[in-house]
Amino acid sequence: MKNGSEKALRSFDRSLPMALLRAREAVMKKFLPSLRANNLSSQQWRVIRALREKDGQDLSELSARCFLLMPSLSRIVQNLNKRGLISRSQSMTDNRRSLIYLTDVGHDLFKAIAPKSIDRYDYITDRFGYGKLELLYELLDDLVEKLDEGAESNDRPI
Amino acid sequence: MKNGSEKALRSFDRSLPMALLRAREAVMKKFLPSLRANNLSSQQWRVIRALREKDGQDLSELSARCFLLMPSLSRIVQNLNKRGLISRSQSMTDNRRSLIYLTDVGHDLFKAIAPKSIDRYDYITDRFGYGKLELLYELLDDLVEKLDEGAESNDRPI
DNA sequence: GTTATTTAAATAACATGTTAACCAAGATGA
DNA sequence: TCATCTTGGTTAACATGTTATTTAAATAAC
Repeated sequence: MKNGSEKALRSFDRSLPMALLRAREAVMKKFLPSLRANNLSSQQWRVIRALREKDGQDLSELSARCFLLMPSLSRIVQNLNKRGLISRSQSMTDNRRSLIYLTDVGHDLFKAIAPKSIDRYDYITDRFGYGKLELLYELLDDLVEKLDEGAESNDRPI
Repeated sequence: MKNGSEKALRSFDRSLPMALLRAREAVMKKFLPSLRANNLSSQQWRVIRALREKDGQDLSELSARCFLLMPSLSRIVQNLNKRGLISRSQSMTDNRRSLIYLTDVGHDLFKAIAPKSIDRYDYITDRFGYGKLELLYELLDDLVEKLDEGAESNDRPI
């Protein structure tokens, strides 16, 4: 039992951000080769998955769903477009927006990779345990909720 | 109760990597402004913290501790060196290695920022709860351990 | 209806992530 | 000793993260 009037920093390689980073790394590790084999980054894969779930999203929508900032997403979309995996068309109600669609090639690529992703989940569930995995999800969601809710009224400069 | 002979992918914005990413984002959010106010990135801060705990590490050591790949670390060290926050000197037993030290300026910067980092932990502990935070740490460590241990004998090409 | 404000998206500029190629200093082996 | 291999670190090249700036279209204010 450490009780601290001294208040030192937790050893930094055991800090929460590092723990989350390492966990993410470990989770991705087995899956990344499948992506690289198809010349996809994890971010590009996120965009494709998002479009699979809902075709014809605009960039702002994709940005929120994929947790990518607009400048990154803008480049990613240009890249995927050039490669023929997605197509874009102007919104008819708002000329600023462009809507993104998964092409047939994009769909095929998704179908080729998705099984590997499912395998990864099975593997993780198997090694880690279903119950603990669900508990982890809950804790992570709860953490985000608590922190966000506490920050709501903070960053508003009048 | 979802029982699946169909095996679909978990909605991607609820995937484990995304959950971990979002959690990390939420955790860092309150702290990043303190870093930016001192013109530090989170990675640069990691290096400084690592050196505070053990001065005179070589790059390989720092790379492992800070979870940074060598190319990134190489640039970061050059940057911090140019800014006078760290210094480097040749190892006397191995001319390939350079040892990194925190300068006085670097120490001062650490002392200026560290309290903010401690505040952040207090804040998180307060909002989320001490018990849940410890549980989360345990789960994350356990997850990494289970996945790494399962991958040990895998990526060895003879 | 014209100006001012907001918004969607792109671009700029610089730091980092990532893989591959490179270089020089140590270690190995004949 | 010499050639070879390994290792610590750098550089190259390209994708992404991140903040600030910019453009054009939409909306609001008047």
